[in-house]
Amino acid sequence: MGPATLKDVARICGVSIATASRALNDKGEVNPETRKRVLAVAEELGYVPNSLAKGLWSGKTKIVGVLVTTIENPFYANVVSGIERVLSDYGYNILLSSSHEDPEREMEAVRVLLEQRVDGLVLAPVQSSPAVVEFLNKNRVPFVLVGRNIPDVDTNFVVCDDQLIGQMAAEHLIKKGHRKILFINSSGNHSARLRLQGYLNTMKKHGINVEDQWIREVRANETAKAILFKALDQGLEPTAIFCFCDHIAVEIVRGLYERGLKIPSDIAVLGVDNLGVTEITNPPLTTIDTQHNEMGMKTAEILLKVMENRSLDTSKVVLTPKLIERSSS
Amino acid sequence: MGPATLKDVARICGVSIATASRALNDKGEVNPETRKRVLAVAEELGYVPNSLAKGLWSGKTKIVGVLVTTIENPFYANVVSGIERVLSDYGYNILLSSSHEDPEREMEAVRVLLEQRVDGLVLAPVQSSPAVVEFLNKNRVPFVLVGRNIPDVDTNFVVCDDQLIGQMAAEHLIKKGHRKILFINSSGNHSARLRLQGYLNTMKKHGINVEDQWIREVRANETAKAILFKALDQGLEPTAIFCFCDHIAVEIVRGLYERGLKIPSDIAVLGVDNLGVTEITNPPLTTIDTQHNEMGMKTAEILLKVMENRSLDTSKVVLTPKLIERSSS
DNA sequence: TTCTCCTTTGCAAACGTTTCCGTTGTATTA
DNA sequence: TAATACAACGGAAACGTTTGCAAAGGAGAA
Repeated sequence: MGPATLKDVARICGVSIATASRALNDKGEVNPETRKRVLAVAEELGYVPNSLAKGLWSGKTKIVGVLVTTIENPFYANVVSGIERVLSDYGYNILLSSSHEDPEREMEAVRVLLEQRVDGLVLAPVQSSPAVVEFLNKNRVPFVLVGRNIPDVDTNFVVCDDQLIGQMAAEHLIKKGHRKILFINSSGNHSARLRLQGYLNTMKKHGINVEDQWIREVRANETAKAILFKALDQGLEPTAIFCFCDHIAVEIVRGLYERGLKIPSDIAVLGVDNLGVTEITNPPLTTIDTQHNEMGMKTAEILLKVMENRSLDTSKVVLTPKLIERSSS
Repeated sequence: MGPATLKDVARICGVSIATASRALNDKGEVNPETRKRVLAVAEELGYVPNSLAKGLWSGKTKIVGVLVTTIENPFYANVVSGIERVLSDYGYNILLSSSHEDPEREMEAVRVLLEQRVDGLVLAPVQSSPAVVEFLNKNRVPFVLVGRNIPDVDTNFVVCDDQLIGQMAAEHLIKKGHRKILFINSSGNHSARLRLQGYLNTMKKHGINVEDQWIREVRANETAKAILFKALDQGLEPTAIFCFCDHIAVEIVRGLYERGLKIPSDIAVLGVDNLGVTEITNPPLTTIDTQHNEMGMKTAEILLKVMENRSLDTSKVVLTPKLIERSSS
């Protein structure tokens, strides 16, 4: 015998289910005396309304799915926290899922979230294939992309200006006198592509030719450190390393220590995100802030608007990154 | 008109709902031909089964609630990640909630999770009041406490040996020659109490008297840095600071920088948890590893056992902490 | 032919809500 | 007294599934 139901409450009170429901929800006409009695019995029985039944009836679950690559990445942890802060004020719950940078797991996760009939979805898409987005559009689920965008698709998204990040990184390192820069990029997502593009454009503008071997990509199931070592072992001697994100930068810093290289005297390191950790690394890490706090909250706000208004015009928010200069460069 | 339902599939196939259901779930006898037709139509319609209806019928939602203080704390992010890794293999989803160290929000969150009819619950309890645990027991929800325990209550939990942590911290710092040690503890949870107890016992065993002013507690809505400053401004001159967790230690390190104090020459810092960041802080942080990776996974395993077997004996897992000596002490 | 058995299918109840609509009972007004 | 109005409540359908039970139909055996 499971938890108490509305029927139990009604039976004990000697009223109908309908009346009990009205009493508990304070809707419709119901005698104050009866209402008090129903509330008392519900309390005594430890009655907890069943959201499944409510959701089946109303078509609303008050749940939003949040699908990121992994919550272990503090960037996403912060984004999720921002989302949660805003959504919980509106009575929404968060169903968390991870893609681990794997398109198949992503698609499967989305399917499962739809089975749970989430009211909306926040997605940090794995790759720029529009398949997932099409799927979501077809199923008419309100959703917002966060952190990463998908090119040539008209959707809601909140991102940081990736091209500008690449540009800022190049300009900063060039200004510091670097020419032999190793770019350890992510792979398979549009952000990575845009940052690379902004980076290469700016390098070219300054007359610096970048050969392919100076651009490396971290794929799923690879560690950034392994990639660094491979590059060094191939004879590359960079004076600076531009990392796709702080998460990677931190790994690179460890790797450089292991190889006995000093930062920034032997080699400079530049990250992206401005995670809390970068302030206290050794040395404190120069990085480009991607406004992840604001990103999560903005995302939630847009999702709320879409879920409630079903507004038809898409919201595209591009936050402006900010260089935080510390001593690693 | 919402998403396609089983009725739609059945109607188009010209079969009954029952048959369609059996075909899709591969249960019961159904003609291979019919089955193929049903699958085809379902695919074409983009049919997504409704978990709400399924859950209402079966009493199982395949959702577990996870309630931590905040996902921004990398300790919990790692624990949640471990939980997710194990549970997702068994088809469970995670409904994430945050208490922000507030007992009322915690109770409210638990109530909401029960409304969603989670199959089980993982809880990092805010304070040692047994109210929440009693509530959960009364509602017969399978649950496991993680990271923190509640004294004198017979429940499943996975924690690290807190008293031993306090003891190890004291012994380590004493061995390094410290006598004037500031302990910046957490407050309101049993872990904090146990660590303090282990710490004080060990100090006493070494003949060191610890006055009250050398023990400080970080309460909700207070920053560790503010507490540090207050202590210093009151004239305390510690040679070492023992922090409840790395999260706090990191803040303390920042605070010490601001005050121009050098680590470890002026003052030593000791944290707890062994978060990834501690390896690359300046200086790398000495810390006590609380096995958070294993903690999450172990928690999930126990919860699975409780949810499926309804085993009656409680599992109490106490992981052994491990001192990681780096250069901050 | 008739009986039995087996495969395939459909009907309907059940899960726990919410709300529309109709019914009852009482008080107010003409 | 009779008509009306309104407050309070109950019945029942609906949301989308799953499954026990029974019925239909055909094949094989006596």
